[in-house]
Amino acid sequence: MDQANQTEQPKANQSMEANRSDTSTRILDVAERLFVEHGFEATSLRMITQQAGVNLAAVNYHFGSKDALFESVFTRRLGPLLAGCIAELDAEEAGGRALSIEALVMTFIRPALALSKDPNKGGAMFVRLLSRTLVENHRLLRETLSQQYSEFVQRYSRAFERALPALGGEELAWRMHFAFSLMFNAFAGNDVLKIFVRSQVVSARDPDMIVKHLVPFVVAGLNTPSSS
Amino acid sequence: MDQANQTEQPKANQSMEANRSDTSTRILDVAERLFVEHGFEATSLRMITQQAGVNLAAVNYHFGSKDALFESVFTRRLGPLLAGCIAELDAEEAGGRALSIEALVMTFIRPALALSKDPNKGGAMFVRLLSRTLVENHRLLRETLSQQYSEFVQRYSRAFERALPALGGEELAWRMHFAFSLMFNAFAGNDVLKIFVRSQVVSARDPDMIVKHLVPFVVAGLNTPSSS
DNA sequence: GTAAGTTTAAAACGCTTGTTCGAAGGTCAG
DNA sequence: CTGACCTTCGAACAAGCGTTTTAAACTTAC
Repeated sequence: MDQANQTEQPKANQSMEANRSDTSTRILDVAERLFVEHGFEATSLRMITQQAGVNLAAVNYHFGSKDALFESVFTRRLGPLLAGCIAELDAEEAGGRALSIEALVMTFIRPALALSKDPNKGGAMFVRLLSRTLVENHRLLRETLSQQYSEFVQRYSRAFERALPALGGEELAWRMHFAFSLMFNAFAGNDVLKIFVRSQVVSARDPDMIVKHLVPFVVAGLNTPSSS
Repeated sequence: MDQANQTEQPKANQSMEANRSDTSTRILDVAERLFVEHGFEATSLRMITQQAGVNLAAVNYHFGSKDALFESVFTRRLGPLLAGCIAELDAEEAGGRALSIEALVMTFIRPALALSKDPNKGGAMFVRLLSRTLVENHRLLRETLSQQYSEFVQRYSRAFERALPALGGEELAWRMHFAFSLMFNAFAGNDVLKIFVRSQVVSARDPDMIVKHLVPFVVAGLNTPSSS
């Protein structure tokens, strides 16, 4: 009745990104891109299946529903991303000493950067989808995924406490809020100003350039003396 | 055939925010809120007209189409907001000397803050709508409004150049990008972390609290030495 | 070979969508 | 009152939506 595939990831670059790789993966890849470009509601199953070169009924056969497909698009990448961040934290904290703010920021930057440089562009698409879904405050993120990935926030909350012991809990929460908000939006390529004037930031989609300018800004914001 | 109303703004607080004020305004107010809560595509005209207490056909009669309604929701508030920012810039630059970074940031913060404190909550709704639409990269913002409000970006680009003369053009563009991205998201209340753990930032919706913590962070990021 | 699991095809389901239409009501000038 | 104009109303429109169902073809393993 259902799929249970853990197949390899073959290179697919055919005309309509169809043909190669199995049906489920093709659906996931196309859905990931279309959800970013048009949003969840404005993306129809017929658009997805048509561009993926599969039958309309395939989505409901493999995933059950459009909502479940959306959740599958997320779980495919979010788990590994957050696990990568926690692994970075583990490695940096191995010595037992407190991390510098820059080192702490980099434990998030590195996995996010790796995802953004995914040669199949699927990773970069996902970062944009994540940012978009966060802003849209989707029920999927509030309900299903919030419990699943609370370890991520707990680990970073503790690490920030140790890295910035001079700050109170409330001030720290605000700064984490600002820092992650900025990093998510930067990797998603949400250029607020380019909408008003064209190509304000050249090569804004080069992930290495993002990091080069983003990290000093975030670190400076986090390190500034307490305002209270 | 069409409306041409420039009426006053009566206080409306009836059971379903209907009854008082004219039909167009009621539609705009409800649409503003529903577009924020559910997004453009997921908000149907029937939801809007029902909550506004008007007939379904009223939207197409007064605004022409759903797209035109969305544009009207925007133009009602965006123009005054950006004009307010430019007026602040004019006032601060009156002396002829270069502005401090903090003063420059405050020329944007003050009008945005005033909008967020709109007693009818419509202004706060609009800031969230603006942020959401920026992330969604809506065609309306790319096409219609981008030409209309280019003065805003030009004025701020020049002001930032004068306030941070040590920075190159590219680096400056990045910092403006980060600063505005952060400020837009902060006023929109897009708390990235609250989705993972509940109530991470208490009273996150108090505009004064946002400013108190946001301004030092942004100013520090903008003021940090060049990374190149 | 048989059998099970996948995929395609085509059609239809009930439902919601944005939009349109003509008639009815309201207001105000003449 | 009459006539003109603006506004509202209920009903309907075609189109698209997610989903389900039928059946036939294909692949793969035993």
